[in-house]
Amino acid sequence: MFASTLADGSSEDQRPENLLQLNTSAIPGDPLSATNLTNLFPTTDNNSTNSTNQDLLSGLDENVFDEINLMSLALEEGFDPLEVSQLFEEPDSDSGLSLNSSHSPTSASISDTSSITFGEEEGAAGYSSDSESTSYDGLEGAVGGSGPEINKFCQMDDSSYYSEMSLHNVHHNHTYNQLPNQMEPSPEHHYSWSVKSSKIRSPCVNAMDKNLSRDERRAKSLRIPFSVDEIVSMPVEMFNSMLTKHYLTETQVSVIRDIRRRGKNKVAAQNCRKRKLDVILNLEDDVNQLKVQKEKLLKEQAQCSKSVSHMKQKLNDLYRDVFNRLRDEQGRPVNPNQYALHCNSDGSIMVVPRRLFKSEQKKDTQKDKKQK
DNA sequence: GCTAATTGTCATTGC
DNA sequence: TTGCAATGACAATTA
Repeated sequence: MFASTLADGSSEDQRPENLLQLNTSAIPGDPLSATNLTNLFPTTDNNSTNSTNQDLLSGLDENVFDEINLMSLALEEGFDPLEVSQLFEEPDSDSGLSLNSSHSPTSASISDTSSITFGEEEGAAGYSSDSESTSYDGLEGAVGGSGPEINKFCQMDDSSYYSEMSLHNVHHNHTYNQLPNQMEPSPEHHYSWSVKSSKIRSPCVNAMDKNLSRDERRAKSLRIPFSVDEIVSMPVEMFNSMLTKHYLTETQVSVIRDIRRRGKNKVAAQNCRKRKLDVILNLEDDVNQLKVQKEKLLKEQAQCSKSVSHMKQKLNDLYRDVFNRLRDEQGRPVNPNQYALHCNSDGSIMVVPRRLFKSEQKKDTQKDKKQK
């Protein structure tokens, strides 16, 4: 890690500002003094010094390495002295949103290729969502977010590097996902777009960063040495120990907690919506099943009604047939309006006068009522 | 340009 | 009390 970091940093060896800033942010009393740090950065012919430096570093404690990791990250990803100075000089800033670089004494030195300063990073101080996205979108091209791509892929010289940094800082325009080269240069941006525009390779920078989420850009811009995925998905214990073990500024800790909270909530919201959708789908299934069941029951009911009416019809026919055959003692046909067939419990059938039949029926119903 | 769907975020609540 | 998941509400973005 260290060797590769130092090797990557070799392209940065012509940036006196960077070295100066790193020197100023070295931990007081740390074995890695400003001088040592300066020596850490390889020059073009420092293959031999690399190994020496690694030997030197082998005895350092973890915190020092963490500190250096942040710095090496900065080197690796296009070091911005302004931001690193803020990381170490503004421990009280809230959630990394005090990124207004105009407060940094280094901003003037950085922007000496033009009169533009990082102070034009508008909206960076607040903590509303709007100002947040504004500031980080601005940072996207200005700091770590685009650094490695510039270094590794764009191969620009230092002057264009700084111009690019300045341009991106000036040029956040609140048109999300729009590449700077797709924008029409406005009058107030005339200067920035006229400066060395032929050397600017914004698509190279933005193409790499535009796929990053806001939190990823935040983490990158604050040099947080963990991925958003790691921050969100690591267990609580590991997360807490990570916060305590690593040398992190309050800003970084605050942003890390924000990232974790939002990441967790994002997942929770996704799960919640998935569950809600499942519930809706299940309810729709239930509705469909109940509809099918209802249809089935209605068919069954129709079938039953049909068979009942059929049986009634047969019973009437039978009744009529029986009475047609019945004869009284004088051999006369029995009037079905005056007599009725009564079925006893033992299965025997009697011909009963209807008036008696009705009075018995009344008695029976009265008995039933009393019993109830 | 309008609209519906999707997604991220915040605030709140309950465990 | 604190942390966290669940969820409603809202806004921004996307299709």
